[in-house]
Amino acid sequence: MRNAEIAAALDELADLNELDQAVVYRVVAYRQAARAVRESPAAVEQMAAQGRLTELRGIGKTIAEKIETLLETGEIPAAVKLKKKFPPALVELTRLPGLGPKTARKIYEELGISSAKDLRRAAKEERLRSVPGLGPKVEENILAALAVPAAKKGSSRRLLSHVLPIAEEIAAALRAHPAANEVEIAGSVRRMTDTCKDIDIIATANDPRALSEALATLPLVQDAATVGDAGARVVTNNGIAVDLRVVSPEQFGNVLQHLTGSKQHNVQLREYAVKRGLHVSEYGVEDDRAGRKHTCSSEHEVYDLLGLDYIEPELREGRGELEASIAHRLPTLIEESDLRGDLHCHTTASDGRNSMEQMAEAARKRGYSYLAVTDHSASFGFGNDVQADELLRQVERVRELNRGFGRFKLLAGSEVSILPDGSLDYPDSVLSELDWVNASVHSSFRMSEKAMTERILAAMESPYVDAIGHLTGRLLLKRDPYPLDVERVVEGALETGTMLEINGNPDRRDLSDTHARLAAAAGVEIVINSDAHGTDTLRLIRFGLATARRAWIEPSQVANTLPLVRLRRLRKQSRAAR
DNA sequence: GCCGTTTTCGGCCCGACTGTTTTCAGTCG
Repeated sequence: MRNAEIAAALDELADLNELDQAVVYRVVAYRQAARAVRESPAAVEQMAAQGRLTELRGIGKTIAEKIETLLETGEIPAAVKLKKKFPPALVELTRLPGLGPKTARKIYEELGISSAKDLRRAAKEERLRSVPGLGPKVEENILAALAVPAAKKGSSRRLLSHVLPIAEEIAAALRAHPAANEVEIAGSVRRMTDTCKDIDIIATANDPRALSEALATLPLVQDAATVGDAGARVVTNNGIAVDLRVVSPEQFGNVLQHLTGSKQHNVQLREYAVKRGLHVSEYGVEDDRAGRKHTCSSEHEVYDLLGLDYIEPELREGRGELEASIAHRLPTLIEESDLRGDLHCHTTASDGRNSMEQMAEAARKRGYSYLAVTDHSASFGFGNDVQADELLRQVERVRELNRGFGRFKLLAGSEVSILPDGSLDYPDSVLSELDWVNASVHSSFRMSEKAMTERILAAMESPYVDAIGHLTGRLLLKRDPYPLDVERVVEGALETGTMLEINGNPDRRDLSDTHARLAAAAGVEIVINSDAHGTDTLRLIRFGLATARRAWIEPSQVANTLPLVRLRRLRKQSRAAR
């Protein structure tokens, strides 16, 4: 059973308990356990088999037993029992916006309604208002919620790469406005999550209303819902909601911290503060003993007041950053300037848009000292493959070009496909001629977890494979990762000296942040690559860097922060020769 | 139901908004 399924079962158990009016802390505990399972980089089923479930924060003895029973029998007895008490559709109703468990239960008990169909009819017939505490407005809201088409409810999330440039454009425009003082992006965009729902911007201004109006009149803004002294709420032409909050300079730090989140981080921060007699909110930090509220003009002050080291936004996910901050053990996160090269890109030889020469020139302009050209291998397909003889000619061409370059070097490489049986798409005689080999899965995704894991482990056994590209094959918002035992792959990478790539293509970001953290912490060499298909997409490396930072990764854990000579020494081929 | 630099028992984040209330419960972020 996959982590997502176990997490869903725990969330359902939480919903059922909420309907049953269990103490809220039990419900919260199930939800937290669900989250811990969902975010676990390791396969929870395996952890259960090893009796390691309680290592996950939020899972104690009782929930561990429930998960074990779930894995053995396919069910959690407590959930089975509650499902007899409440019809399954009732749980669905609590997911309607504005309709929580308390209201749903009341409606069920008073009117016997447990389905969306019955609920709609009752609302239309104005029967809901007979339930104590409900009135005509509730009927109206329920009808509105039921009218939202299913397609609109689910994934209103978008890729960071779609949202970030718009957020930055807006922030730049606001900064340039004479009414503006400080302007910062907040929310998930600032934390550089894989996907985002909307854009939050916090500002201080000498004329708040003028700044709000400036946002409302930007060309990329379509609708301005509200515009006032406290800020503005608008929607861009491509449908992204933007929330501007204009606050007083004294509170800028508090509000920025609050609205950067994540929710989980803030909850943990506040719980920690309470133990020290402090109460954190977006308005300030209240001190029980002194009986006064401190406001903070900067985020650093907020963390300072709590006695914490400053926590970078990318780390604020409630994944141990608070404990690390308390212990002064936060990582020094990698930055763009730490990278000396890019080890994954394509040219017109496969499916890229620019020549090798153009890619080299663009890489040089970025300040890199090396770039590996890694076109697709012989059987990639779509006519975009590079046959062995062509690849060997490319190697020669690289050697020629390098004579003309100064310090900068092109590396002759390949993104060689890992075939279903774990073999590689070129013979060793060809691979051994290359300066850099990425091996990636591009076909037969629908294998069992065991087979896929063995396939990749086999590829790592090759002395010519330097790194595995986009390990799990996921495409954000489009395609789930194929089943894979990532912990086993990490072990294999360590055993064979194979590096693992964080692919910066914003549709992939694969390794994910949690997998990358697992791998790097285990000691696997990480490479961060753009997978650029043109000179204009080398910059997508920033999304790979964002994932690396969210994975707590320091420069020393990343192979392409090294000068070329040292990178070469890390390759299996040169290690074997030593 | 979890968890421990005040605790193995007694705590468990903070505030806004809404709709129904006449002082607040439910829901949301």
